Amino acid sequence: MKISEDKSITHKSNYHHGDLRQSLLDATRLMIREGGVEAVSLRKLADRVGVSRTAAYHYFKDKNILLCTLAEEGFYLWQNKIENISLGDDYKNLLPAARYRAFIYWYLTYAMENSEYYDLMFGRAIWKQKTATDSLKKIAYEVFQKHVEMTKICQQEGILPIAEDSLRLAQVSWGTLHGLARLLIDGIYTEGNHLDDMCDCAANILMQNGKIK
Amino acid sequence: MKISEDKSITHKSNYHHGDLRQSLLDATRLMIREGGVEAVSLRKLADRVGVSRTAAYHYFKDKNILLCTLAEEGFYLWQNKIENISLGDDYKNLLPAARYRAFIYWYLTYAMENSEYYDLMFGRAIWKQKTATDSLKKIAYEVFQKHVEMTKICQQEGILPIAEDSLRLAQVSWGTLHGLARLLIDGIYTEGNHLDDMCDCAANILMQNGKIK
DNA sequence: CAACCAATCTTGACAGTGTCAAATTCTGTT
DNA sequence: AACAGAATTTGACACTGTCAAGATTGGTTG
Repeated sequence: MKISEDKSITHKSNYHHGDLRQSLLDATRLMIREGGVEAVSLRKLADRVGVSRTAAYHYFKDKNILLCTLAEEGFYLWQNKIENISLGDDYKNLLPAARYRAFIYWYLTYAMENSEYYDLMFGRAIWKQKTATDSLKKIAYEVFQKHVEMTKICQQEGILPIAEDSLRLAQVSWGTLHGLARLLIDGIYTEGNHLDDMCDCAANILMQNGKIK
Repeated sequence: MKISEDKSITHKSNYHHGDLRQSLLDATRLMIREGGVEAVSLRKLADRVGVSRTAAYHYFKDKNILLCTLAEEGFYLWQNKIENISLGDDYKNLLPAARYRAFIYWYLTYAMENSEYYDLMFGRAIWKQKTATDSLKKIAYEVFQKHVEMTKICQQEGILPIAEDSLRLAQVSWGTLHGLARLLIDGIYTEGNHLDDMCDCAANILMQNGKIK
């Protein structure tokens, strides 16, 4: 009795929330940040946004679709980041090698500062099986293509070995970035780490210690 | 009525299962392989082993403990693998560079062939938060220490750059392996891949194309 | 042999979870 | 003012992890 009365009172004003869709996405991000992807519960999510259990189903067919949508957001954010960075004069005026090092730095920084996105973008849960949305696959593919192009340019600039196949080189370099990101995010074997030193080391290795020209 | 009768009949003979503990671990492995870590359900697990819902709780305090135990198994298996490999004459007689390449090959092969272990060993679910068992942390740490030692030796042998800090170099090289393993397991950006070529490329990059001596 | 003990396993129960179908409530248009 | 359709809620179901209490067993003792 009392409970149902309370609820109706509470919800009456929320019947049209305004921007529930985005609110749900934002709240999900928060939940992931607090307790990891596994801690996301549609019901707690609804509670947090001040809406009833199944309200989210009007905007997202599935829990999975919700997470895929969020992952997409993550890819777009990253896409914007690298676009902004590469347009900046600070970045443009750097020598190729320094630019490559900066890219590594931004990649790892993005992964750490937006770990809730990063986990969705490359967490197994979404990629394995056929759970990934088509639009998610598309943007992810685009982002990787950009990385391949960048790799090619670096090869032509002489900071990456020209002998290697571009695609494979892109896979290896991206693998390195991804592996380091995971190490940093999960805190495995990385106690007392200095991000800068790790970037230096990774850049040195990938660029062959600058011994190629 | 019928149901409860059936159940009592079914279970009566299973009251002492024999090696329930290991059966549970094995069945869990299978479930992970089939549907990923997320598809592991203690109840389905119990069904599969032919035992009642909560039987597992006698051997594992938690679902989490079960998964941690399995992850440990994975580390021990890997430890054995590298021990066997490094004792073999085939391996011993290789030149340092070829040995390093072989190590990469075995790492990626292990990850792909035992992806259910690998996901547990380095999947976020276990490492994030304080869910990891002490014994799991211990064996994981040991395994990484071994990698650091190997890195040092490689530096002394001249196939890895001596100028870099060993720990950081170990992090980067391990990051590369881990990143590639994830790419291969999840099938991201790796359609039509030849494992051998990827190993070659990774080895070339990490070893500076053999230009150091 | 009987009786007991401790290990092993089961049943019952509860709070959470994702999701569907059917109501309910609201907003804008005619 | 009435209605259409969008937005949200309630009810319901099957499934999950886990706890507490009970049932079953094999091995050990008297």
